[in-house]
Amino acid sequence: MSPRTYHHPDTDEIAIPRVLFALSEPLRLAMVRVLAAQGETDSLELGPDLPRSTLTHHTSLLRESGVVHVRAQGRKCLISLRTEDLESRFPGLLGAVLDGYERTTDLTDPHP
Amino acid sequence: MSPRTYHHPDTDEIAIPRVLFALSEPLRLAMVRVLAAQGETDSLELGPDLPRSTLTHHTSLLRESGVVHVRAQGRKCLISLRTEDLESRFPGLLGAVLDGYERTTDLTDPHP
DNA sequence: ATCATTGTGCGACTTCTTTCGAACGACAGG
DNA sequence: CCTGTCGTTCGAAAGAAGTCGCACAATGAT
Repeated sequence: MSPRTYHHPDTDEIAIPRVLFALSEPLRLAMVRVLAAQGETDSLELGPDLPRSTLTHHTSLLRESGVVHVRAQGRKCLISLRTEDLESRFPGLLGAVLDGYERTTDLTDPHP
Repeated sequence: MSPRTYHHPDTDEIAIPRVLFALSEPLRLAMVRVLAAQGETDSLELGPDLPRSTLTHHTSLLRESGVVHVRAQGRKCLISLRTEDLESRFPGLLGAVLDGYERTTDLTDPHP
């Protein structure tokens, strides 16, 4: 009946404080890191060990802050980084965050 | 007797999530913007209309997250950005945040 | 049609954040 | 020494955020 729809802020509505806040949460930053490495990803892959409601909470926050794009695919949920939108609005920001994260943390860590 | 001392994290202890969180607060981001424009600044200038305890709270948080350096000068308090430390640890991050902020917000706004 | 899976919304609980007043100590100046 | 200014600390209060169980709707598979 009603397919799942998601609201995404326009590119020019994306605000720096909200983006920084979204990325300041270790869990969400880890999700973003996976998205940057893998591209569009099944939402379950972003937090296999998390309760569903917790996962939804974080993906929603990332979406509403303009960091990720969400689309429904069957019963699943595909998440992708809004790389170009972020780059055009805040050039270099995402790259700096991810680079800084990479050199500080190791992807092979059990608990990043 | 006991001159005011402040603890600052080592450069290699500065963590991205804490920095992003510190910068995600509009008030603190505005303070950082002033620091970037003016260099070392009297703490009172960073929030002339704020209660002292509120100002201390934000400067402490910025200091503990590694964003600013604080030193006592007489009874006053001089704050400066740890530009080089941040640049060496997270290259381009601070610049990207400030540039993105500048193009999104106007310094002449009464309430940025 | 039935069933299992996925995501969402709701509500509750806990913890963290922010804000700010009041009291205190440190400092500079007269 | 006394006074006024500044910064810090403590505590309280309100608000925001994170976590998660549960019920429900939508979807795909059998």
